[in-house]
Amino acid sequence: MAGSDERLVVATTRPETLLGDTAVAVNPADPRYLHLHGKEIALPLTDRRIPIIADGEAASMEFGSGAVKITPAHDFNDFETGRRHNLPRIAVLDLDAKMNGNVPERFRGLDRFEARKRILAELTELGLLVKEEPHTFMPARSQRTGVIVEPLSVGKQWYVKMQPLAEPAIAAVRDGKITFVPEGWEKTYYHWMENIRDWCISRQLWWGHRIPAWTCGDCGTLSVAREDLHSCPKCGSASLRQDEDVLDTWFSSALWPFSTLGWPEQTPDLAKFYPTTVMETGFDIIFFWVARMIFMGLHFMGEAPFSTVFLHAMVRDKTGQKMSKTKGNVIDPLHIIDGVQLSELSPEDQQTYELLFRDYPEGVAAQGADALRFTLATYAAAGRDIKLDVKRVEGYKAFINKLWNASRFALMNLEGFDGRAVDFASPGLSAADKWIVTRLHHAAAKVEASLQAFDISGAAQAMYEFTWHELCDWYLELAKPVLYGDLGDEEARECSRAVLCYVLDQTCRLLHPFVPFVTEEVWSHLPTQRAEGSLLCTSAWPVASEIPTFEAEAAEIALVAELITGIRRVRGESGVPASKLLPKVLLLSDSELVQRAAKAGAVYLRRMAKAESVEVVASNAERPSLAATTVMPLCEIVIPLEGVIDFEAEVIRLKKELAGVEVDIAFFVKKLSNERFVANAPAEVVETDRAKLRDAEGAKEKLLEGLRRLEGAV
RNA sequence: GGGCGCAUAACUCAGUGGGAGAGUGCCACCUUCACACGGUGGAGGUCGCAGGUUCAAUCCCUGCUGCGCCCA
Repeated sequence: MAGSDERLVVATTRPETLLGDTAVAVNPADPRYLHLHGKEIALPLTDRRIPIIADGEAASMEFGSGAVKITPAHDFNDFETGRRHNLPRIAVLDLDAKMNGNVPERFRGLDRFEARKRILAELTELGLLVKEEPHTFMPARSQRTGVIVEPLSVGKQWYVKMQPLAEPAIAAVRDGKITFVPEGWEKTYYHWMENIRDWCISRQLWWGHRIPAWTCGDCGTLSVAREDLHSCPKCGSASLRQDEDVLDTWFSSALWPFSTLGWPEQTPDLAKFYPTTVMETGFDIIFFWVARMIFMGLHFMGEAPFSTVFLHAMVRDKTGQKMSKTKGNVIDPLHIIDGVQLSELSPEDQQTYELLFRDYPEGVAAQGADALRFTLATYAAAGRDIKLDVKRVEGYKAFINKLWNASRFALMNLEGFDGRAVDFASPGLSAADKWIVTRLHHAAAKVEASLQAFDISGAAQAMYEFTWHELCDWYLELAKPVLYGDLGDEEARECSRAVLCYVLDQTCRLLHPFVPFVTEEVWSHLPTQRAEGSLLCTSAWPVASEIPTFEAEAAEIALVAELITGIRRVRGESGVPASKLLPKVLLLSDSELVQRAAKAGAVYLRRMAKAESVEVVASNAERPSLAATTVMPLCEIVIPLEGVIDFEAEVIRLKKELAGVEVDIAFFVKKLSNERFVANAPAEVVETDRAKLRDAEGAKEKLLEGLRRLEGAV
């Protein structure tokens, strides 16, 4: 202390900045230092005296000694503290990070780290060093060189005053003129806009749009102008020097929505394309770009540049870091598309690729552009992080392959087809034809609704489901008997060919945004009637409402599919060889739909369930004693054993099915015996559960009956 | 230090206030004339932990734990 022997202890990680200290701060509530407020202290190694200030933000009572040195010229927090207390800023470092002329002679010109050693040595000599201890902290480092960055006052910088610009920009989102998808990002936007600081637009780069400010070499006047200045507006001198700084990249980027359209000229493009509708980008640049486009657009155009901000998910590296060219952790999409051997990669890239390729010690096979694109489309709904997994790309590669092979099959069967449009009123259309068209309608509707809601993933998944599990798994199989001439006449065959062509055409269109290459190729071979040289990518997008539905026939085929699956399950679990033909299958049911389905589906059941004949009998009809049984919602499937089914396996299977039904019964009994549930839940929920309980109980009876007969017969 | 988000099947991820889903992987069978990058059938989750709201919670609320991102 000046004029006494009392000493004040402070801690620092940068001793060399001591020479630029202009105060020591203590917490105003700290009882240890109450008596020092406003006093001065001698700064060691200099002849300066600096004040002791009370500042609750700068000094924490719990941290260190409770006293902290303040270096406003070389620390961001200290800079603020200095402003609060009107402290002088003494810069002690020059642009080479060497000690400058503001420090005692003997330190001048020393590198900052050399100065640090010398200062510690001198403090030790003077007996002023209390102790040294390790302390972990994260100094700012240059992204490119890794050098520790020192905060410096480098001179004049230009700022944009943000408050007047931010307010309308906040209002535009608050009032719903701009919507964020997903909505949650609005919070991020508000948080930044509401705590906005003035925007430093000066950048010390070698290229860019130079700040339009000129200093007069004669009178020293600083002038800012729209047009380049050639003489000083004040004294007329031609000795002008333009500011060397250039504008922040984001400054020009913020003007992009209108500057690209000819602004400030009132061009036809500007009139037509400003504002636009959707801005799609990554959530990492909400501040940098999106927010700035919004306030610039509002300011210069008087209107927000877009109405929706769609923020997509982002692929990260294995440590969760954003990929960037500077960091060198970017995964090259071509390495997934064309494949890559691990040995081709540098050690650094092998690190980056570790997560991506963890299941591939050697490298990855070519996945194809369509597979990668489809994967990214399905990966995450929106706005989340993606840890890309090649296993998943492989899954979608199989899908592309499936689509390709299904298309080959279709094209083979469309040879000689005249390309006529489907006549949806034709009596030649089969139930299966009508079913797939109906399913196509629903798929298209799902795609439509998903894309409307910016649910890219939902749209892609809907098409995956339709293409593989409806078109390939069922329709192509159902169409075979007709295409091969085993079912129906020539007219029916032509109808099915028209439907096949139509459905594949529509499927290609709907998949095209996600699978551009393969669909374009397939589509080019489709025998549809169209203009010479037309491309799928410029063809009309399907409209769901223009695809007709046939719900009655669709229900029939849906039931046929359920019956086939039911019979297959029994076969599979009862050890019936896949090649074995079941002589007869009984369907016990009083449902008229079952009657129709059995009739329409006889050929399908034979072909796809390997059931020679299918007969519908009354639900209470006499059953063969040796039979396998399974219970479906509308009917009971009974398969006479007669040496075709493994008896013991069937008993085990029946017991398993029974156990499942009993779990169901217990669940609903418990739920329905809760009076408060019955009293408070919506009536339709209660009724649905009652119906489910009745069904389960009915199924249990039938299964028990089957089991009794089976066991009684032996 | 401030803010935001995520925890669901072995892995990567969807999803909803009313009995848990997909892909991959796994098991069994099938080389059937589009496809073995295939077909058929199957197994596998107390939806991070602890409270609360509700007739009912994986879903809503609070706390905790773990992980991540952004800003300073």
